Amino acid sequence: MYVGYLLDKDTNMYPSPVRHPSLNLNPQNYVPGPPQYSDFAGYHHVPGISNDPHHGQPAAAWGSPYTPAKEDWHSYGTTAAPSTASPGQFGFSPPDFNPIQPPGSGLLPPPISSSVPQLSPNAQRRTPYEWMRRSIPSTSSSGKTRTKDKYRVVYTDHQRLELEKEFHYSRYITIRRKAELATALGLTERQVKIWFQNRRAKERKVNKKKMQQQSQPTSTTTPTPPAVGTPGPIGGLCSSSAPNLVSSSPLTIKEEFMP
DNA sequence: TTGTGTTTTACGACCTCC
DNA sequence: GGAGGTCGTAAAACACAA
Repeated sequence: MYVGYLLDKDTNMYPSPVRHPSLNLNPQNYVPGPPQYSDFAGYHHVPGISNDPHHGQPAAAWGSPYTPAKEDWHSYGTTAAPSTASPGQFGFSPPDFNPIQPPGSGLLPPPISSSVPQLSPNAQRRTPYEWMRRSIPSTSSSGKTRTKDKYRVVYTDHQRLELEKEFHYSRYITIRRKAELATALGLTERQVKIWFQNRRAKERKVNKKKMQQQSQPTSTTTPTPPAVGTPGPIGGLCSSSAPNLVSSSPLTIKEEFMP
């Protein structure tokens, strides 16, 4: 859900001038994959985004509290996940994905013309998250705050794509990954941190909603919510596991990245 | 258009851990 | 004390119905 919409949106999806070469989102990494996840079909945590040894390994290998089990993806698609897929194996395969910039121009701003929305045919379809359809990139990714001339900025699709990918990989970003992402996306580490905080809050909110719906007497054929205590789907992921994560995960990450 | 509701950034208060 | 967590909230950005 969070990525798929972006991927089939338009060919100039990522006009961000801050495209970092290390993100490694070149076409070679977008191998065609089965369209099981209409909304997050192409998630592929790109190992090349950093040298982080944790990336490129199955999340479980480093004890991520949010091991991206296949079940996690149920809410993002219509069918089960590819049973053999690991995070590093998910195809990142937007059919119309095109790298905006040729290799070597990662930090160069795109030509003016690239800001012209070039939506794919699917770009007009309704999605649960309308921000998915935004084609107007933020005026900057310089992190304006309410103390500046503008209250807040709107992150580019690319920035959100990468953040969502990282979030799907792990709900809690490590210090190193935060720095890397901030650099790669042209955000401040503070912005990345706050984005993750807000993202977790959003997830809790969605979970809470689901739980409330679950507790209500079922009237009609309601979709079965994720079982309590299971690593639910993204967006519904933190249901009852959230408290555990809150208490344990940050510590784990800290310790892990402290030499 | 405009009014309204929702989502997305950003912050402050407070808490926990080291 | 600093860093990072949640929680609550403000306000911009956005979608959509009237």
